[in-house]
Amino acid sequence: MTTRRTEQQAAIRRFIERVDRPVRVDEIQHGAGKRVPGIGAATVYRAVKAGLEVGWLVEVHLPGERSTAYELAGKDHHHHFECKGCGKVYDVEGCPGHLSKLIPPGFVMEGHELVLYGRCGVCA
Amino acid sequence: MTTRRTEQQAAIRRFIERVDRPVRVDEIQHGAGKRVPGIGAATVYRAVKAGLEVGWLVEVHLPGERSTAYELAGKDHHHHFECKGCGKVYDVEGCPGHLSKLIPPGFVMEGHELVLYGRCGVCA
DNA sequence: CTGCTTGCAAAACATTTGCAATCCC
DNA sequence: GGGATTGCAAATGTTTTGCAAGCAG
Repeated sequence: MTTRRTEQQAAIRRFIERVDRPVRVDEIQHGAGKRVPGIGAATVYRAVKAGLEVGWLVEVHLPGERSTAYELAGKDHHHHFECKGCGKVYDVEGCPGHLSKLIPPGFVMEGHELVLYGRCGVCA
Repeated sequence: MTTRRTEQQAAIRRFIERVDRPVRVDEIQHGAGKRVPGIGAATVYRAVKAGLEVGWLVEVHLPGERSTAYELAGKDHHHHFECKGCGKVYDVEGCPGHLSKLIPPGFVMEGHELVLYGRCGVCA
């Protein structure tokens, strides 16, 4: 069940580690493809799926985006800011906190996801 | 450009107004189909698209969900709670607020989306 | 060698669009 | 009647899976 050390897997992981922001599968395929030309989409999908299971990747869902993005797991708790101008997604530190007071009695909160959107410094 | 008053449109709108929670296209098709059997998926997609443009519907994106959900627009500002047990999505009132302090200087915040998740009263 | 990995092609889904028949006004 | 609306089927776009060939261990 151990993942083998292939150049495809290395290129995929390396790319995701370097960009350090949420990326979609086709971005990964392009980015990793610069080192390993001809890398298949299926390979990226499989690598991402494995990464989620092993736990070095987490999913990021962005409003208005049809496809899921992924980024490195294990970072400090943070959220995301999506620029409506250029489409890039930035990590934002900090968290409003005290969210469990929003839910009805009897409910149990296990986590939350927050996406801010607007214009980044360049597009504003 | 005015939308005509057909029984399909009425059934779709009626269903969405009654459930009063985010629903996906296939749910709408089933729900509206009880009143207008044989209603096509394309009709629902077209109705939803028109609803977004006219502004009586808003999109809701849920983490882990493949397809987009929709709910009535014009409600008070609120967020969502997704139960990991039964999969239902509930509206939650209130909002943490003061979120613009989280973003970097120079950025302009236009809005935000927050999804809480955990277990509802029944599944806890 | 053994069997996990890969790329390709086909399959499985979600959503959109073309089109002829139908319904609203 | 004229044009918007509908259901079906075909077209898109995305993610998954089957499979034979290729590599890692």
